[in-house]
Amino acid sequence: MTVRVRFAPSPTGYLHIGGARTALYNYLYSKAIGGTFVLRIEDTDLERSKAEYEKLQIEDLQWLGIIHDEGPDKPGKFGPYRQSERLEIYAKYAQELIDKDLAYYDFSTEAELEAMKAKVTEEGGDPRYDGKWKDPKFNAEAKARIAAGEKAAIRFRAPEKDYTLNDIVKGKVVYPKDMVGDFVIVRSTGLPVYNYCCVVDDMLMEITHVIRGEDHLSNTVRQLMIYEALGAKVPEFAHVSLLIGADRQKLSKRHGATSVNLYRNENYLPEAMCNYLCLLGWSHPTEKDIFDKSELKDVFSLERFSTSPAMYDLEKLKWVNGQHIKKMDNAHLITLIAALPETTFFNKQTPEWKNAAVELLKNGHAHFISDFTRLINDMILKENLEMTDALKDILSWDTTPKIIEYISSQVNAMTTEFMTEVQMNGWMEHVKKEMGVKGKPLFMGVRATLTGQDHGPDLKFLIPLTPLSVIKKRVSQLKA
RNA sequence: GGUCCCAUCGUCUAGCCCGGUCUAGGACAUCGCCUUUUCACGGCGGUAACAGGGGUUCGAAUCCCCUUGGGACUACCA
Repeated sequence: MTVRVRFAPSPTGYLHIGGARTALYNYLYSKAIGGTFVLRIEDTDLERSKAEYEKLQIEDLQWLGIIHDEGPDKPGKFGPYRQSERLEIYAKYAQELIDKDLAYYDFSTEAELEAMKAKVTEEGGDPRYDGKWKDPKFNAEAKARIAAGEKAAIRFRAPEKDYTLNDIVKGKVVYPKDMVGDFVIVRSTGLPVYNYCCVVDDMLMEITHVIRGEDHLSNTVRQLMIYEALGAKVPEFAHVSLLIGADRQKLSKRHGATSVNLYRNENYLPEAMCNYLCLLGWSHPTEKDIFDKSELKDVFSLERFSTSPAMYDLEKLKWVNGQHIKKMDNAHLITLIAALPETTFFNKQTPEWKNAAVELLKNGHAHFISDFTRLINDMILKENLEMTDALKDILSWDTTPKIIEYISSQVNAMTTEFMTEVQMNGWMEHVKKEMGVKGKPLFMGVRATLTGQDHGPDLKFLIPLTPLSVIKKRVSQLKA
């Protein structure tokens, strides 16, 4: 039996971080076990679903490298893969359920339902359907009214018995009888509802493993009932714990940057995103924390999910992204940087310059691709100095004016575009030997003179990357 | 309210299923030291957790129960 998994987003917005994680787990599992990964679009909520979001979500999944084998854009033999295009199928099975008296028509109006709910709640019961149409004696009347063209919702007759789920991550979950009342599977508009289409589709698409968020755990009982009514085989379920924000509540828009799109726009590395997301609720058997999806083929399993929710933490994502930058080869890095905005200076430089700059900055300085341009602008191209307290402090040392005087004359005598590492070292030697300055006053004095800052990468590598014209302007400002 | 789920350092987690090797390991963050004739990078080290209470057992982070706390669900949303 081939394993078939699916990711079934609703196109009601951008791809969410939590959705991306779920999709990733499905993808990884399908790859690890040699199965098929299906993308299904759950767009039965016509009001909120938008075709453009479907497109954007697929783009984001692709960006992350979470590639599906079947989906609306990759037809397979289980299509269509968009629920809005499967309406006849749902209608057919709904009719079957009605014929078997496992479901019934409900003509209640919204106001009636509202009143009933209020009444039941007041009496201390659960707000569940307990109305007139539940009684089988109205079946005939209902059929007649439907035949006459009247609209009605279709409600599923919830069996009054316990259900048990053996969830791969949660273990045995028992749903006591009376947990849910009869629920709607088809709206009066004729559109089917999530808990119902989900089951019909998973059955027809021969899904073997449902890996999804824990927020679906309570709903699963409804789905178990429908599987049973349909006489379908129940797939394996793996309910992964939720992603939460700093307030320990389910991660949502109000927690800030929660759509994948934002990270994509900010040039986060997709492999780093996947790496980090994967670790939120799953652990590598050897506790390895930096890896690519391809390395997971042999080790990814459903047994290593943790059961408690995981907090989404930007700090660690930043670190993971930095680690991926560090291990990425320079050529690739250069391509990524070249695609960034405001890189005219960078793109004009020689291959040697680019390589040296990337090599210098990728180790420890850059956590994000955008850091490269930021660092280049701040450390290499910035002409106008900011008189920070740290800089003022260094300028107040009595050795500093001598250093500025010396370097100023050296710099102004030069006519090349860049200076070399050898020249840089020569100046250091001179200041140290001839002027008798060493240690902190030496390094900080020279750094401040040349860069106007009190920190940064190794001078002997940084300065040969800085245009001499920029250095001249900085030095003249200090001299003045 | 009801039902279900969850509970190890601030955070992500290993260990839990198959009790002893756990004076609880790793990672992020944080702090300190070393190195770098400077800051950073790097290296080394520190602070920091089994929610509480009962049981079972010679022995419990690991098994059971209760309490507390948190979360999810409870729609003609998904």
